[in-house]
Order: sequence, then structure tokens, then C-alpha cells
Amino acid sequence: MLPVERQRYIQELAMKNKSVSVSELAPKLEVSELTIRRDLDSLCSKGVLERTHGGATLRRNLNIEPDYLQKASECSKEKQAVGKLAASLLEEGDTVYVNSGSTTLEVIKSILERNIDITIVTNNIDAMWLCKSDGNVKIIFVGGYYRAKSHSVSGRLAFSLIDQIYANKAIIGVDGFSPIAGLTTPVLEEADTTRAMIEHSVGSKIVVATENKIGVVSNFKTAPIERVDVLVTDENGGNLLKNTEINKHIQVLIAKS
Amino acid sequence: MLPVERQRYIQELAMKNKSVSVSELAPKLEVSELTIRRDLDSLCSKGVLERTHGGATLRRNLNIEPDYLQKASECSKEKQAVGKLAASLLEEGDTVYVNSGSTTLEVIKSILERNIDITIVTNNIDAMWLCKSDGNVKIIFVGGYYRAKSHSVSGRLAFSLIDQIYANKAIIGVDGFSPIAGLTTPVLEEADTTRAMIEHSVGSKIVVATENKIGVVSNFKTAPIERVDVLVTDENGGNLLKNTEINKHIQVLIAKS
DNA sequence: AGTCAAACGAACAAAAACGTTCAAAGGATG
DNA sequence: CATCCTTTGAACGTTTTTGTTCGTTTGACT
Repeated sequence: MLPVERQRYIQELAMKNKSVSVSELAPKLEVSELTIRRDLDSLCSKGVLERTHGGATLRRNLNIEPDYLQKASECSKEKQAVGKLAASLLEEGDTVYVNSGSTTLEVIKSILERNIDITIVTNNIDAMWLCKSDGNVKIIFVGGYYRAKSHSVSGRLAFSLIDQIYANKAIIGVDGFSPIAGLTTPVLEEADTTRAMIEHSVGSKIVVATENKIGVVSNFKTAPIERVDVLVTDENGGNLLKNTEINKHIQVLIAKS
Repeated sequence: MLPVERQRYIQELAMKNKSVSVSELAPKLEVSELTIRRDLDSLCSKGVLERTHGGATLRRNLNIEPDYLQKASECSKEKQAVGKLAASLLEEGDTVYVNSGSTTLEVIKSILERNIDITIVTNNIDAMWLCKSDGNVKIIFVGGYYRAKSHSVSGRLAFSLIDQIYANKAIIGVDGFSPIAGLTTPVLEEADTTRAMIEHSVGSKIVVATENKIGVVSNFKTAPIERVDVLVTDENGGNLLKNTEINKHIQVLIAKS
């Protein structure tokens, strides 16, 4: 078994159980405990886990930029459901800002499946993959500095394009959605780009966030919670927000998977 | 069993399992581990896999099945050689425009391999594939309208970015390079974008063109031949231009493959 | 607080995997 | 047939990874 496979297994187990222990993993993966510890350290330095005595826990407040591969592997039924529901909020003729992230990529996928006359303006380079040459959906990429970790572009140059485009909706993926701290992301440039998108859209601002983002606070603020009109989340996320004041200001939609 | 078949098998297995190991592959395909490693390296340079110790992992979640491998395998020795030579013309600290096309993609690949401090400004979205997060080469994408057929962006929005960037070199791929008609491409928007790039670079304009482009005239003109400073081509292309007046105005470099 | 077992880190040793070089085998070309 | 080129494999030294054995630290329990 490859080190990479082992670490992926550990990560998946950690995501399921929220924490893992060395003594549990070592016999299961048939390696020494020391190797497990080294794997844990490695995952820890990537920001996925947090070391504890005897094991590690999944870190909830991820303050570093998560590597794209890991994010992609996280891609789950929930994200798909959220993406589909968010896409259904758009109408023929819409021009919509979509920022980067794995959840918003699911949104773009669903929009393309609907195949109606919609123009997507995005900094998520991965959208390229999904785009068919004969579809009705048009894609405009904002340019700018490319960041390989998140497969997205951002920076001052991106602004100059966003400056020219006023969309009538915005679909925003976040790393943290907190009633107090608002919308947050781990990278400053991403936050700036997302903020610019929000400011340049005149219609409803739709935030997509699965359960693991709800209540989380990351480093850089993109917008206060008041700017948000709609939140699309999964069932667990909905439960987390039950009995909060969020529902008074924001329309919360639950995507069932 | 042909090397190509073997590599396709490896790729399919990798797509199924997310990763493959050398020790598992070698007996299964009845070749030495060294051969497997070479296959892995080859697939790695095409951007399909990523090497790890003992094997390789899928470079990303290609749950979207792209015909990318076909494109990658199309790439000929001549293009690679031309790309490498063109990349060697750049120096530390350069900012260089690179337009879209399969030949210029090879240039970008070679630039990234050199891994020195160079900023690439391009409308070729495929460059994303090749970009590592820890390299010294920076990539700026010009934004704009995405055209799925050529995997590139262009249009008025692209101009507004190009307008802000003056590069000190430009590497231009063309579909037609003719002493009389100049540089031509089959798509109007591409021609416009390329022209803008040429006009916004102050140093040498380097055209890359393999033999099958020499003497060809396509639909839309991007620039007259006088604007070109350097032409990088293959041996056959060089022969076609022997005894022409091109050599007097343009420095012709022959890439030997 | 003191005790103890589990967990940890450092150091070293073994094993696996790696890259490089060189030579042989198989095809294509002249 | 000779020659070139590509592909492959073997042998070597090097690097990475893994495991064992210490002594030390941590955290729980009396």
C-alpha cells in the first residue's frame, strides 16, 4: 500500500469519525505506529488534521488554503444536491457571478446540465472542463493571477474585468459561514475577488455551503451576513441553523440528497 | 504489448483506483519495474498522473472524462523541440505573452520545466494543467469569453487586461505563416487577441510554427510578417524557407528533434 | 502530588524505491 | 546486410520510507 493511499484512507476515516487514533490505525493498515504518526504529522502540516495525544482530530477551522485534490475528493452527495438546488434558482437570460471552490463547481455543473441561456462569469478555471462547445451556457472567465492550489484566478487584474460586468445574480461558495463573522475564506485574494463579485451583482446573492462550513470562521472576510439573500445548504447544515436568527434575514433552502 | 497500450491500461487503472503502484503494475503487465516507472513518468509529463513514492496518483478528479489524453498524445516531437527552443529564448525576470494553440502549450510546458522566475500571460486555459503550485513560474490568465473548441479565452474583455500589461517578449503560435499574407488564424477573436498581445509587447516577437504551418494562409490576419523578430520552426520548416527573403528580415531558428 | 502505562521523539538500521548508466534486443530504414 | 533508433532490462549507488530500540514526555488515576 502506497503512503498516499494510506494517508487518503486516514483522511477519509477522520472525516467520517471526526477523529482517529494511532493504536486503531496501525493494525488496520498493517504498519507500525510510528509510520502512522508520521502520516498524521504529514496530514497535519497540510492542515487537514490536528494532532492530539494518541491520534488526531479533523480540524474544523481550517486556516490554511486546502489543497485542491483534497477538496475535490471531499466532493460528496451533499455538494451535488446543493449545487443542483442553487442552479435551479437561475432563470433564462441570467448573467451570474460564480466564485471558485468545489461546491460552486458543482453549481456550474448543474447549470450546464440545464443547458439554457445563462452567462456564467467565474474565476474557477475548472469550469472549463464542464463546458461543451455546443451548449447554450456561455462562460466568461475573469482573468488574473493563477493560483494552482485552488485552480482559480484572482488579483487586481481580475477586478478590472469584474468592474465591467454587472451580473443580476451571484452564487458564492465560502469556507466559513458564521452568523457573527459573516463569509470568510482562507486566502486574501480570493476574498477580494469574491467581494468584488458580490458588489457587482444587482440581484440576489446566493451562498452555497455544506454542513462543514456552517459556523466556521476562516481568515479573511468577504462580506457580512446581511449582504446574503439566500443560503443553500444540506440537511445537517439546516439543522445547525435551526433556532438561530439567520432565518429571519436570510432565506434558507435545504437540498435533500 | 505496445508502450501506448500499457500506458492506457495504467491510466484506466489509475482512474478506477485513484492511484497505482509500481510493484503492483510490473508483474501484471509482465515488464520490469523500471519500465513501469518510465511509463509513469511519461504519463506524468502529460499531466495525467502525479508521481509519488512507489507509484502515482491521479492528477485530479477527472470524473469528467476529457479527451485530454488524445490531445496530449497528438503532440509531436517537432512541436516539443520547437517549444523547448522557444522557451530557451526567455530569461530570468521576463514577462511574456503566449497565445493559445497546441504548439504554444508546448512552449509553456518547457518554460515551466525551466522553473525560473518568468511571468506568463496567456489566454490558453490548458496551461492550468501544467502549473505546479510550488514553481517559480507565474501565470496570468487574460479573462474573457471562453471558447470550448480551442480551450482559450478572447474577446473585448480580454483586451481590457492586455491593455494593462506590457510584456517584454511575445511567443505567438499561428495557423498560417506566409511571407506574403503574414500571420493568420482561422478564428477572428483569436486573431484580435493575438494582435493585441503583439502590440503590447515591447521586446522580441517570437513565432513558433512547425512545418505544416509554413506557407499556409488562414482566414484572419493577426500581424504582417515584418512585426516578427524570430521564427522558431523544425527542420522541415527551415528547408521550406531556405533561399527565401525571410531570412533577411527574421532570425530563423531550427529546432532539431 | 505521585505513579504508571501509553504515547512520543530521536537515532539508527534495514528495506524498498529511485535515478543513472550501460548494454542488449527488436524494428525500421538505407 | 549494415546501420540507426527505440525500447527494454540489468547493475550500480543514492534517496526515501519504514521499523526497532532506546529514553523521555504526557496524561490519567489513586
